[in-house]
Amino acid sequence: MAVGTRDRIMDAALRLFVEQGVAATPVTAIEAASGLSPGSGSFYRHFGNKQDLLTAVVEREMAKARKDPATQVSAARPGELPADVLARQIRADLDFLRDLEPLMIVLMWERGRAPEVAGRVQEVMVERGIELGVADLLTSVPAAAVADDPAAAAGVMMSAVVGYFLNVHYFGSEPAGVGADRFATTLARLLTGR
Amino acid sequence: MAVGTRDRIMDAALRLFVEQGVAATPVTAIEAASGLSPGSGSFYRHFGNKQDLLTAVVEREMAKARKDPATQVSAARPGELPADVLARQIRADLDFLRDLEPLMIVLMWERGRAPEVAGRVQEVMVERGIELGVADLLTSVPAAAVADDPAAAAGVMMSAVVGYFLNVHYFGSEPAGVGADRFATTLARLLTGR
DNA sequence: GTCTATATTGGGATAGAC
DNA sequence: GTCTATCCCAATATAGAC
Repeated sequence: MAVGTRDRIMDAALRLFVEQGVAATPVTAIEAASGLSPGSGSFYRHFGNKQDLLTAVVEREMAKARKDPATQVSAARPGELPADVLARQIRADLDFLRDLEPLMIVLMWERGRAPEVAGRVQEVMVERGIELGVADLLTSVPAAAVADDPAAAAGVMMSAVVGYFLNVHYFGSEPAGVGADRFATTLARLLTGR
Repeated sequence: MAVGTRDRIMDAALRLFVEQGVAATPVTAIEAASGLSPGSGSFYRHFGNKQDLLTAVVEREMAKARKDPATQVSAARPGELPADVLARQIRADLDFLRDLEPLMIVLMWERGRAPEVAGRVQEVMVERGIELGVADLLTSVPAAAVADDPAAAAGVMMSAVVGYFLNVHYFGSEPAGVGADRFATTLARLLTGR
């Protein structure tokens, strides 16, 4: 990884973009963080401009996150409780979000100026949210509130997962000191009515 | 409202900051949007620099949100079900977040460069979350998952509310098409085990 | 493929007339 | 308190030597 200068530039740029935003990160700073001489145009031997770099970084990060086996949910074991299956699901979703974390932060910053790219990420998220979490939720859960309005329960679950993730990122600490495992277990129990 | 030039500058600046971020908003653009001549330094008759303006805007918006009676929860009516009280609580929290929406967006963008200001907003949020939502939750809810780990349940509730709000903001639509009332009702029912 | 050097633009900020 | 005019610097991007 990060063998060539092009990759080093992408690594350094993503880090800087996350820390201070794209607009506030000058090309000179990217050069310096990539081991190039700041102010030299050496950056431009690798990318046409900062926008091209952003596009390339987005492509690379999304490809990485989709391939990562750690964010795939393993199949339910026979006899496993619905609450436990759901808790594993939720932890996998949090892992998936953590994989995409730098990208999400950058795109939330840049959504106004790169709407088509933000749209693609949204598709990946929604696709995953719908296909995995919601499908499991609708089939295996007997709780009254879920049965009455499964779509709303799915919305609550997705909101809670995304909200937990963003709480941790933006405030730098877990909400009410609750770690990922406790969060996943409690949310799963609430959804399954146990 | 917005009688003097100073107020018009703050209104215009907040709008532009939300749309494109602080770093990407030149003072020239703020002048233009405030009815001043762009490029003239007239802005500097009212604020020392852009950072001073940001600070003033944050102060003003936080003072407004704290005073707004629409975001205060009315007392529980006698005989009202815990789930209904909690649902009203959740709707009030969403109103509170919507009141603070522009400020939150700007501060999430700027958190790296204005950490002390972001810290103050966090305090207000946490204070409100703890004092209102969590206190009610702990006292009035008999659900097993809540009784077993009240702090985790409170974390789930806060995460869900914040996540719902941010989903709506960033993706421009309600998660799974679920509106605020349905969301609040479902989350309250899940938490109260009804 | 990186360097030094530089042209050029855009935005931050000030001076002084009105 | 707003204007015109201007200074200054930071950032984008290019040219050409090595």
